[in-house]
Amino acid sequence: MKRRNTQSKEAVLSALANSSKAMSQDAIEKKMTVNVDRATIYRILNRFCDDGVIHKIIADDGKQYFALCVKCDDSEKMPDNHFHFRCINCQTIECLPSIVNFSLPAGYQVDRLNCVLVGTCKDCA
Amino acid sequence: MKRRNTQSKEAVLSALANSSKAMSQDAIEKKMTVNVDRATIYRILNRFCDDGVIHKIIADDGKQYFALCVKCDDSEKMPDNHFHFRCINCQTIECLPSIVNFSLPAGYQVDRLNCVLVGTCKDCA
DNA sequence: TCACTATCGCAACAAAGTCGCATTAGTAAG
DNA sequence: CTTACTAATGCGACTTTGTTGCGATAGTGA
Repeated sequence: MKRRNTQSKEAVLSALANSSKAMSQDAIEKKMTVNVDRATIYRILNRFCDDGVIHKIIADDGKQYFALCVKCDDSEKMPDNHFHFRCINCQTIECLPSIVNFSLPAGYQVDRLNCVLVGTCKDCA
Repeated sequence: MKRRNTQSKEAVLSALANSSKAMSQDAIEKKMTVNVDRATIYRILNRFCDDGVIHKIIADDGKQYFALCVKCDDSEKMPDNHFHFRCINCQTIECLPSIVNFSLPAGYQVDRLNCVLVGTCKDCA
C-alpha cells in the first residue's frame, strides 16, 4: 500500500524535525499546531517506524519516545545502536553519539537494543 | 517504619530467588503458590526495590521486570550497571555479566541506567 | 471529475501500575 | 497470654499509555 501525504503526517514529521530530541506522543501532540487525534498520531508514528524514518525508544518510565535520528540512515547491521539519554528534568530523550558496546555470553543472539542512560542533561545541569 | 515478615513477602522473595532471571509481576504471581493480590505484589516489589533487595528493569516491552541480582551488593557508585537481556522467546530477562561502558558528552550527569539487549537467549537458540 | 482506498476521528478496549480505605495480622510491650 | 499499635493486605476504583474496529474523510492517479 502506498503512503499518502497528509497534513497530519507532515505536522508530526515537522514536530519531530524541529526538535533535536526524541519525544513522546503527548509531547508531539502539544507541539503540533493542528489538532490531530491521539490514535492517529500513534498510527503515523508507527508507520514512520515501519518505514525507517524514525525510531522508537522505550525509556525507563515505560513510555515510548520517537526520534528522527540522523544515525538511522547509516545503519549497518544494527539499527539504533547508540545510547539514549533521558533527562529527568526536561523529560526529553536524546540520542547520544556513543555506540553501545557489549560482550555477550555464548549462545545469545541480539536482534536489537534499547539502552537508556538517565540523569540530567547539559541544558538542565 | 519497620518491615514485617509476612507470608506474601516471603512468597514473592522465594519466587524471585528460585528464578535465575528477572520476572514481571504477572510471572511472579503465576509462580507463587499462595494467592496474593496484584496490588500487594507490586507493593512488595517496590518495597524490595527501596530496600535494595531487588532491582527493577524496564524492558523494551514497556513492562517492569524485577530481579534479585547478585551484583546488587557490590554496587560501588552505580547500582545495576550491567546489561540485561530480554529473550523474545521465553519472555524473561536476565542480568548479563557485562558492565555497561559509555562515554558522555560534557555537562551530562548520569544517575542510573537501563540497558536491555533484545534477542534470543542461549536456552532458546 | 471519479473511483479507489489510505488515512482519520471517535469510541471502546486492554494492559500495567497506582492509590484510598477499611480490614487483617505481625510485633513488641505489659 | 493479652493488648495496642500500625505495617501490610485485599478490594475496587482509577490513571496512563497504547491499540483496534468502524464508518467517514480525503489524497491520488486515471
